[in-house]
Amino acid sequence: MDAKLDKIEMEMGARPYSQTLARLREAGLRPTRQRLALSRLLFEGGDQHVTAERLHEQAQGAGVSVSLATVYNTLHQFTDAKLLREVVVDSSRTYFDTNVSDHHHFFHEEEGRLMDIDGAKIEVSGLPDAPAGTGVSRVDIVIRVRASD
Amino acid sequence: MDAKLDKIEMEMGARPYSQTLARLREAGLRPTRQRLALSRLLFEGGDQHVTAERLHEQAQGAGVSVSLATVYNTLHQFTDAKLLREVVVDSSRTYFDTNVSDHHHFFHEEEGRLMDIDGAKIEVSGLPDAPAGTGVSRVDIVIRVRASD
DNA sequence: ATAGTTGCAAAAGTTTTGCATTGTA
DNA sequence: TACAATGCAAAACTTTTGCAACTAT
Repeated sequence: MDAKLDKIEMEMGARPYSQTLARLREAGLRPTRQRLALSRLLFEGGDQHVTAERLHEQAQGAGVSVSLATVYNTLHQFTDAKLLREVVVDSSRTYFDTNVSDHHHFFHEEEGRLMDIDGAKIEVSGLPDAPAGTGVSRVDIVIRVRASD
Repeated sequence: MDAKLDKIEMEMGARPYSQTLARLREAGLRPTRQRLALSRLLFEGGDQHVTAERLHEQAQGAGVSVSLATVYNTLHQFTDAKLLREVVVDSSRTYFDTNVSDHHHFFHEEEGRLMDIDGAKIEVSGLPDAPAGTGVSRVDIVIRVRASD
């Protein structure tokens, strides 16, 4: 079974994958070929904001054969496992963020690009209490920007 | 042509529609039967957050025959005309808000319900400048809440 | 007439699901 | 062998578009 993982490593290229592997193991997700490939694309390239379609393209480009459905399923599994965070900024596309720490976003409406804003730097005052019987699960701030010419 | 509008009024019920009519006129939208009906459903019921599907159901319930596509088109026309504001909180559904003043939202994730928060009451500090070459078009704050039992 | 609008059927996207296949103990 | 997890084709959504029918001048 480690022989099998070595085989997967061979197929994926020479770079170390131990961190990627550990990440999946910790999340209780089997290190399948598809998950390893998507993990590496996601987590070895620094903070990223990807759509399912974009990640699917990246995978194809890297010579990994995965269906778009599997990309969706995998993104949701990673999100459930707290490896990713879903960012809701555009009603037509869902973005997934590899940065899962407390932060907010700039969203360039024309280009569809996201940029992180460190959560520690922002202070919000005057927020009313959550409605009776509910608790706050998260506060999301999105600063929508457009080209200014 | 006013006779025609009278006819539409008759069909829609006895309540006055002059405000609804004026609203459409000002926005440069012809007061068609469908638009009048949707306008009344939207703007005569106080602040509301509707999805296309919900508004479509309301229209059917009120005996007005409109296709879902027309509901979508109308919601977007109203949004372009600043009669409505699109609220992006859920990647699977688009909400439209009849409150177009400066404000933010509570979003009940489990029930899919939105509640307005007066924008004047909230103060955000520490926001970084918009990226070079861009200007802020809007700052959206969404407080996601869930049942706390 | 005719130039411009409107409303909807059909098309296009995006996302989810059902289940054959694969992997594990 | 049995049992569970995986990955994808097909289905189900939501949303947009193209164009026939309608409106106003």
